[in-house]
Amino acid sequence: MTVTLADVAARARVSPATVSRVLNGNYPVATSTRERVLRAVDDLDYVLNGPASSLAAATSDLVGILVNDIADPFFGIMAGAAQSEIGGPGDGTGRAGGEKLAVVCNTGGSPERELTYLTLLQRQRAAALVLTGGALEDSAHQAAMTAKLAKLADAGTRIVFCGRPPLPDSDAVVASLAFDNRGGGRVLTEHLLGLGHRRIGYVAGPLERTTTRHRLEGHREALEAAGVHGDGESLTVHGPYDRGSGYDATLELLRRQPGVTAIVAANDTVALGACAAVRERGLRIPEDVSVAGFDDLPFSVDAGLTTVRLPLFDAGARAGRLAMGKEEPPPGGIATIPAELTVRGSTAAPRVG
Amino acid sequence: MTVTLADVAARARVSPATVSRVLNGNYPVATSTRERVLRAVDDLDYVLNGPASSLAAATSDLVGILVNDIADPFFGIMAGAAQSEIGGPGDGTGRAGGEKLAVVCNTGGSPERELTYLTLLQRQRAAALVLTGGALEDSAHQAAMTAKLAKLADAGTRIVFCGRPPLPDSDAVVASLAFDNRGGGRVLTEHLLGLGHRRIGYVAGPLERTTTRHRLEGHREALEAAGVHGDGESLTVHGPYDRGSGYDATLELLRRQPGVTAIVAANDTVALGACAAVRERGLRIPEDVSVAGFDDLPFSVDAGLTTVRLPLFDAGARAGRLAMGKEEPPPGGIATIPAELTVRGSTAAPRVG
DNA sequence: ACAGCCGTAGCAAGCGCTTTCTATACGGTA
DNA sequence: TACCGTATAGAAAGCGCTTGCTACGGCTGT
Repeated sequence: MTVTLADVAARARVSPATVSRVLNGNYPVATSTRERVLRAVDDLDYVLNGPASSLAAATSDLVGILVNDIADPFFGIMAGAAQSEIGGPGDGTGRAGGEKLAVVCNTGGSPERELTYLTLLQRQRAAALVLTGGALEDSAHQAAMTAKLAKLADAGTRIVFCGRPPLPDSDAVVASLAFDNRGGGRVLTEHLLGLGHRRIGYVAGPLERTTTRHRLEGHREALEAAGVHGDGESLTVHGPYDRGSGYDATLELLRRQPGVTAIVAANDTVALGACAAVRERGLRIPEDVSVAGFDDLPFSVDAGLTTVRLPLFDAGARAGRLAMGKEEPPPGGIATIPAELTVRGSTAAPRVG
Repeated sequence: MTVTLADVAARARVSPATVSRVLNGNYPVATSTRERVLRAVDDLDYVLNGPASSLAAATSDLVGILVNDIADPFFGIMAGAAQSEIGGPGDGTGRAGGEKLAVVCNTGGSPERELTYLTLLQRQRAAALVLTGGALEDSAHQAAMTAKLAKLADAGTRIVFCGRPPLPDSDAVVASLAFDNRGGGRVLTEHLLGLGHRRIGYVAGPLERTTTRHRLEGHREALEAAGVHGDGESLTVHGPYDRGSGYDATLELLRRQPGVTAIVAANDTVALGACAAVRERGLRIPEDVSVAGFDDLPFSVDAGLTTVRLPLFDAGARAGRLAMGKEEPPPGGIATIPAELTVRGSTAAPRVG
């Protein structure tokens, strides 16, 4: 059978309580005793029983990281950064103490999955929780989330948002790090306007996401400030945050309005699809059509994509530290993370005429 | 305080045992009783205490997925596919039964982290485990892994390898899905040779990884079969699996051997860096230099990269099913997953002269 | 010299659930 | 009517750990 605390205690000739204390390091134990215990642990290859420990201590060392799409580097980068701060393996502290198990859960963008994962993590009595990605603008779901998060917070789970707008009327969330999607959207379109573009197509993300809305609002703000009025909605197409969507939407845009001189995509992945569509129509980038993205994922530099840089790694790492209580939350628990215009070769002045 | 099983039992006027049985659905309970219990559960917003349950039942609903780099879509795609099969949220089965918590752990390619995560998962009494990515060719680490995995298997954890060569002399692993990296490497180089290339640079991955070695061996096999002998090692440069490495190594290769007409990269990400370096040297792709990658990640189609396609999603999904026991392991527990040459615009015949 | 402390270690009571074994009720059969 | 099998529910014994409290020996202070 598996080795238990009692076995270790017997071998070290101490009581189980003492072994527990040595392992947790939260109670004075004489050095000689400690060494004896540690030797026994090694000899027997003892591994603590997590469930038993969590049950007795009413806490667990599980930390959840929720992401919309684990195959998307946008989330992968944040999750990886958060996970590295949360520690667990490789946090340098060695065996004792804060060995958290940072786990990432993939919601696939589905609200139900998000809630179910929350329940699962609640069931595991997770010590902390990092939620990444924009929120869904659906009041029923929002309410459900608020209630769920309140319960988790009640049970002692530290909750941090990363790249997600703060939850209104809730003190369950320790800190919210929100990207300045609106500001980023604005400067990007201002850049295009500055180059002389007037007919700008927009390939937006899914309708009901805050990220989508904020980026789009920034775009529209810039247009209005410049006195440019698009043909209502006809220059905007919505779709999921993936390459295929960028491709399809761009083809559609080009069909509707052959005169567009620039295409702004909801994010870099979508922009890649847009580039493909533009090229397939025999148009050159940026001579005939400028294309811009958002996020500045690693591959964007290779695509020469003009985009808006989001400090994903730093934000993820900070979220991780906040979740672990290693860093003070920003005033009011809310921080807005600036987005920075990054100009590359995919945008240029439109052809005259 | 939090709601416990006993509270639910009291409200439903049954014993705790009955509530447990309703929740687990593994024992006959009269319909009327069941309904009463479920109503009480709803009324009280009861959430099972995972640790307590795992302790008593000596099993847990945690399933671990280990990846080298969560920010790399190569792993993200596999992990996402596995996670979707493992279920947890959204597996359609509703609340009862197999609600597993599939969690992905990021080792960052570090052997120590890999082992520590294994211990952490062992501590949690994980129900299953999927290990992705190539193995490290270090006998000490291999031995440690074998021992650890044996212990996990002993404790009832189902272990599956995905994109990882089988562990010799071990029956701890239920199934190993290995990519045909050697075959893929071979056909890729054969493609280049067929186009007429003779001076082919190779930007390899880290030395001590099986994936690196197998791909490189395939490459060398093709060269030898064609009677092409490179200048020993001078056309091969090793580096990590990232873009920067591809960039640096390619610059180095171009310096060493200005006559190279083609560059094969360890994977698509590295290839992207290679492309950047080639272009920066004022050379065109594929006119002056052909570039090829490996994996066929989603962005590769946009980069027009000739590469070797690996069915990452399918492999991940299959690994997930195997971990859940939803699918029979292949004969001998080992399956080799074919790699398919995918020709795009980044390779062409070398210029004559 | 004695009371009071400090530093350690052990005792034992749970933590909230699962599960074996036992009890009861009911219906059919002899 | 007596008996037994079947279906359903409860009692209670843990699962392996943590931790409040107690115990005990050696020191210090008066």
